[in-house]
Amino acid sequence: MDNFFEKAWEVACLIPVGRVTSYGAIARYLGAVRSARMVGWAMNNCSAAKVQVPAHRVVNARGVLTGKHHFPGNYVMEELLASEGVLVKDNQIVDFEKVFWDPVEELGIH
DNA sequence: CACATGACTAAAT
DNA sequence: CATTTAGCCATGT
Repeated sequence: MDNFFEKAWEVACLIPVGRVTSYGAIARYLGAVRSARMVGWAMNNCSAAKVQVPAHRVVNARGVLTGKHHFPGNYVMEELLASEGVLVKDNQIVDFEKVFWDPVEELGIH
């Protein structure tokens, strides 16, 4: 249970401020190309993470904030992202391609 | 092993 | 744009 989730959280924590990535990208980096759903699930359990996980920087393949409603509350993804320099419009990240951060590219391919 | 879950993804309707 | 179908996969029962 911890292994996959921890890795997902780990990658999420590596996302630079002002950048975002997708569930699929993280899954791909972890070697589980088709496990985007697990990544999303890991984000769901990010409450169980030992450290804070910037799940708001993780969106779906199109840059859409699919999981915004699953956040603890208080501030929503859009505001968190906006405070980091990532603009969001209608659940859609603006200039997604420009702020997209691919762990495989940035951290290197295993 | 079978079955249910889920913050995914892609394609089709 | 909303909904459906279907593939995919780790985890828990």
